[in-house]
Amino acid sequence: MDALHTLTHTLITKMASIVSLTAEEQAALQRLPMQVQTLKADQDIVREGDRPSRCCLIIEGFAARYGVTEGGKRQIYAFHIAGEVPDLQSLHIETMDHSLQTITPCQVGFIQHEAIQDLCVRYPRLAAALWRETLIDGAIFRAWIKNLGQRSADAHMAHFLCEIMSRLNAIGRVEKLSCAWPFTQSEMGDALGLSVVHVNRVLQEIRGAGLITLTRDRLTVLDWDRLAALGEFDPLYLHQQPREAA
Amino acid sequence: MDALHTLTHTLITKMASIVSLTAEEQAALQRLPMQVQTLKADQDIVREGDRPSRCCLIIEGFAARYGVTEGGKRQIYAFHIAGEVPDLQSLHIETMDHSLQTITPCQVGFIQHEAIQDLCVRYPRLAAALWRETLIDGAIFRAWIKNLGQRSADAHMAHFLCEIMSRLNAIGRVEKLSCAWPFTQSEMGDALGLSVVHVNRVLQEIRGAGLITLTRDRLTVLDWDRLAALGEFDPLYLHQQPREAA
DNA sequence: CGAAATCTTGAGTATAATCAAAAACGGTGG
DNA sequence: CCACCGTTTTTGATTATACTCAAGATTTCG
Repeated sequence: MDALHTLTHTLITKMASIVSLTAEEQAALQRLPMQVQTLKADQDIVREGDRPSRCCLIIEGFAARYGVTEGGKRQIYAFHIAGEVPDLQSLHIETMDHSLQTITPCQVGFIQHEAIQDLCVRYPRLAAALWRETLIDGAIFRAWIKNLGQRSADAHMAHFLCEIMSRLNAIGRVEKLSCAWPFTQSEMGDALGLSVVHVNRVLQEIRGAGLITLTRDRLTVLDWDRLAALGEFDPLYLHQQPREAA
Repeated sequence: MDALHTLTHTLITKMASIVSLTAEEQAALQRLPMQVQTLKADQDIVREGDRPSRCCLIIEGFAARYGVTEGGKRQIYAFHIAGEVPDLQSLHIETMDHSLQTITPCQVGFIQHEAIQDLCVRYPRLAAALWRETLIDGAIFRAWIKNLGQRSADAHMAHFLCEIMSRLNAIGRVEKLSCAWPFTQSEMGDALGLSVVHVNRVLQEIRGAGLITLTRDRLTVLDWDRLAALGEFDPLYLHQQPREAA
């Protein structure tokens, strides 16, 4: 009971950051039946073509949504962090048009579609909050499109670094402009549409300019303002609740 | 009354293609108060930073959503056709993080957020259908990300041509693999992240290969299979109702 | 400790951007 | 109907950004 509470807590915190929950709504969320599972890194959770009957809440760890071209090249569409439900869309779109996998070891909770549907009919405010989440997803996609279409590799990278740190900050995972960094350069390349080699060179440039420190598992931003300026990063599109800047 | 019926008809047709409407739901849609307006080409409908109190249904014409970089470069995120509501997201996200403009002269209908909210609470199936629309929006964004990140300019262009024609086909605007084409090469460039010059060269290549005929205002596909193969076009992501292929 | 994955560096290449200017087109007003 | 203007399309030449290939260094993990 206590353990379960800790688990659903991830979701409640998230929802509470969107709408202020009534006691009843919070209780309904807590009652959501969830099957918890621990996954290794680089494991597919759902695949293109699947017709899932449940959604997946990330309790701990990082995940990525991606698609593959006929030539075998992978494009990552989004990274997901604790508290997010990366495949909420499967609630209303039967067939998956892309895949979802873990990036790090993850603890995930699976919730049956029916249970969420029930919740949505009974609590329209929760439905709206979930809908809103998927809309913010869309906003992030648009930001990525702008990065891919119009910005140079270094600006794109700077924007990406800012986005991840902002989102981690929103769930309290940033301390003194420093956060966990789970991505390999190859994964960053697949996300930014750049070759590994170029990712490496761009990162060295940004490091050399004194903007960041980046090791295999930790990112520290040394000069947020200049990094944000380089990436033209305006966090509006994340539509986060007010909280002091990262 | 008759004229109004014709107007809301666009929306009803659209919704009916997603869920089979009961008489009551159809009546509710028909009752939606809508302020109809005719707009010239290249007019902003909503702008980044706005906090709209209504959504915009495209009754006739083409529109585009876009953002602008600090350097003044425009990235188009999506094109919208008759029957679509390009700013549905404003229902749940207060501040616009991008702009919406007409591409051609348009007839649009504005519907107050409240009216849609009411509809959603009263008819959960309609709410789900609208939510689904925004999710398909997201699916199209992902397809664009894949195009931008992983495909060559000619494959990207081929995919784009296929997407537009497929979507027009779904609303019955394609006849013998031929449809209206409202986009300038400059607009295509802003959408595909290519310079106008390169758009021009890529189009000539695709024309030269005998895949399409493209004039200022009409696209005709001469060899759908080869065009789709070039663009690796798989219409799954559009999640359209079954209808014979374009 | 050893194997595999990841990161780094160098050299040559390709794709697409930029710059510049001419040709074609579309709409307007005389 | 035609002349004119602005926009759009087209062509050519040059440049830049990022890719590919290849190989060595380093880190991670079993």
